[in-house]
Amino acid sequence: MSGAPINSIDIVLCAPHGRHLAVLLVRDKGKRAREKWCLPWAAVDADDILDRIAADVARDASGARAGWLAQAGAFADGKRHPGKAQLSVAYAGVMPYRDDAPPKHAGGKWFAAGELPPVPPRHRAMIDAALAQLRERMDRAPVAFHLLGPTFTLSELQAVYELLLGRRLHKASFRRALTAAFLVEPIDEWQSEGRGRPAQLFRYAPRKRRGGRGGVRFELLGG
Amino acid sequence: MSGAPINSIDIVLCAPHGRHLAVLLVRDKGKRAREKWCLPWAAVDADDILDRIAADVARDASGARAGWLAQAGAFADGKRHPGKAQLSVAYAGVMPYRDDAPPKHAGGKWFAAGELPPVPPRHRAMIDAALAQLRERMDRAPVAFHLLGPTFTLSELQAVYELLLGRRLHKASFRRALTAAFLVEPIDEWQSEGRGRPAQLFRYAPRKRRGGRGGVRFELLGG
DNA sequence: GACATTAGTAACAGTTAGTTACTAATTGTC
DNA sequence: GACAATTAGTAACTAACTGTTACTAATGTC
Repeated sequence: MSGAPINSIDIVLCAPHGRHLAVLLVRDKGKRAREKWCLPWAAVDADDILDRIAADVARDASGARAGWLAQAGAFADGKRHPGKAQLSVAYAGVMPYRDDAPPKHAGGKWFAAGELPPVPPRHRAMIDAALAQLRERMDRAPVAFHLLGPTFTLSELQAVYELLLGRRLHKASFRRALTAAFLVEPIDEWQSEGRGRPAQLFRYAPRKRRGGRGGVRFELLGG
Repeated sequence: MSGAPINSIDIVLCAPHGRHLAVLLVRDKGKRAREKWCLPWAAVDADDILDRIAADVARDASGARAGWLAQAGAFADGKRHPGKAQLSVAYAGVMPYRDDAPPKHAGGKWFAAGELPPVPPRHRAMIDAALAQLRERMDRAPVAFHLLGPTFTLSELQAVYELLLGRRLHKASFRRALTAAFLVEPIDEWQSEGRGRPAQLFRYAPRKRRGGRGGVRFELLGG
């Protein structure tokens, strides 16, 4: 690394864990690092394709492929970056939680989003932007489905929505809307959580819909 | 300008014009430019605040302040950029259309979004991303209102929504939803378009809303 | 077997959106 | 001035959707 300014790609990788969203952090290897942890990141070389770097960094740090990955913003103010990058592009990514990931050699660890250790200031801003991005885009991109494994119960799916939205949802309304959207299909397996009636497993299988409603949603605007 | 790689901020500035969205382009001053026109852009210096550069570039090129401006993505693949930037951050911006803008000295010109002249490839990708961004965010950010002047008729507002959404809306439904959202308030002026009954003018005046609906919108997901 | 617990559904009521049809106010034409 | 044409705006009906309550179903625990 010379003194020439570099650019970076930084990944905010999220997975559901219990009642929280977890974010993947790795050890900050910088010698003068004030913070022990930081986001996984990589320098950008000329002509790199950003989306591919992001996918590679996410896989190397977590040991698995991110099911969904999208840009969450570019950052260039004076806030400190562990690699002294001039310009940093943040990506938000999601994947199911697995106990055996991240692999040992990567040195990464999942932290609950609400209880993160100190990270470099620019990374702090990126995490906030990425989490906001997940919440904003979950109704246009299959964010929630990629936070779960290939099969899941409807209660698990509802819990993920509640996690991202930050509020409780009504069971009957949730399922009715889900059915109307033709997004999932049941498979012939049931999963028992120990107590209570076993839940049927579903798979994410979006089907062509009849054209959506014609109206406009002003509700999300305001103030 | 040395040989060191630079980064750029590039602006996709939009305004409504007739039945189309117009995009602001400027002359490409590069000597070997294959295309005559390109997006307004500027190089990023260390520690610049991206949002401020974007606002400055937009104002310099158009002669007015953009009412709404947001990042639309970062681009770094091999696609050619007029300033040979390694990494480029695109911003989408909107403003009302004015015949006297852009000012002569800026050398800019509005082009209908569907009939753009050739632009450098990276700028082409940015324009597509920015227009998609406007459509996606218009229900969460007051994009439509900033495409109009401070006062407007409801028919004008509906026309902007139809322009961005690319489909016709029903007058009664549109107004009912708008009223329920407490986003505009009438002022005591009427505007005559030459033919027909004069329309009352309104002003964008969002008021605190009762908390929005509790449900989930699956409709926008899908295949 | 009684009970707690979780999954899933039925059915009602209140609200919202799509549509049709109407009234209101202006300009242009004869 | 009567009348058509044109654009603004509203009323009212219908269909669809949402929120809610209450129920049934299947399992483990005591």
